[in-house]
Amino acid sequence: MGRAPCCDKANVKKGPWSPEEDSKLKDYIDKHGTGGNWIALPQKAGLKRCGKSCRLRWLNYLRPNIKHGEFSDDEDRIICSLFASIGSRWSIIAAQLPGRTDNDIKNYWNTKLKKKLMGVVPSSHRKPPQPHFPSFQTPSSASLPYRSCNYNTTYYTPNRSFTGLDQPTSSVPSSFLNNSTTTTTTLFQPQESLLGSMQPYHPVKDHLLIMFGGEPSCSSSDGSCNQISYVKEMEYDQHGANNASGGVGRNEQVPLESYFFNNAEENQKLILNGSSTAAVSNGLWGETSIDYGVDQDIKQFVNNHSSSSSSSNFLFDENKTQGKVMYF
DNA sequence: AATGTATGCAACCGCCTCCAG
DNA sequence: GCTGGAGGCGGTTGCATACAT
Repeated sequence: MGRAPCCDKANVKKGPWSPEEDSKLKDYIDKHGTGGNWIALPQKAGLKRCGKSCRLRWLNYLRPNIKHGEFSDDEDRIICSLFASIGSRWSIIAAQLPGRTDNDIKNYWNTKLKKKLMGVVPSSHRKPPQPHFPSFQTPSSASLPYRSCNYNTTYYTPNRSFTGLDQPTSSVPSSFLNNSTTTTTTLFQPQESLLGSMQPYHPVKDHLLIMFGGEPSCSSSDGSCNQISYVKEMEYDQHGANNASGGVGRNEQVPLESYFFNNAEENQKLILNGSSTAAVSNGLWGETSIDYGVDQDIKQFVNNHSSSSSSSNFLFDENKTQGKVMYF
């Protein structure tokens, strides 16, 4: 039994929105709000559109404070870092980028950032995973031909290694913490151990918990951002993280792996539990992927570190029930 | 100038989750 | 506990434009 359509598709206009439609929708919402019922809204607003279409139009285009145009370097970094951490949870990523919508970010990733990353991964990388990723190299040693994700600032501590044993300090990109316009720096909690932490997940109760969300910086397409909340105890010492960064200046190249040094989360995502299999097979890091593109490279990168993992302190809600990401 | 190809973006589709009844 | 409607989300498509030949 299929479910009933959300609207009468025969009497619903599709395709690009006209200025008149935009105006109608905006005027109506300005006066009455969404009323909490998108399905009924188009009729009330005098629009021959599906409620979902109205919602999308409003959230992605008409909503106030929507930012269009070029993504900044900071935004690039945030997107890349979050993608490495949580995958294609665009709404969550959008929540960290004020004014950006999940659709925007998704498009930006698919059309630009992904290609940048592919550019940064030379063909020589497209081979079976190396048994060992080198420690982060100084920028001068990075011979990558492409400055992926606008590596204007560092995401790593020069002395960092993937063992995660040599640096007690944060793996939080210091520049991100310093430069990001978001107010959610606690998002990136120190995850030093994550870099090497690959172990079947088991609950850790006596560690701090953090969940994304609840920030006014929300820009997810639903505009609600109520999926996320923060645990205050995990107050992050930005200054400490900053100092720990060791200072790789802007405009210096950083290897791909450094960009994704937070990727242990994804790593864990793959092994947390049985349901993670779905995530693996859903195409994001598909094992059978023919396209040895950046996803595969990222995946390889993740896999490369699985063997040296020692502990897990990141829990991802793979069921996508609340878009929650939890650190332990 | 005409045609083909690549790119970017808005919008749609369909599945999933939530929640009220 | 079950059911169905609505909202939310990620993947995909289609079109307009830019660029190359």
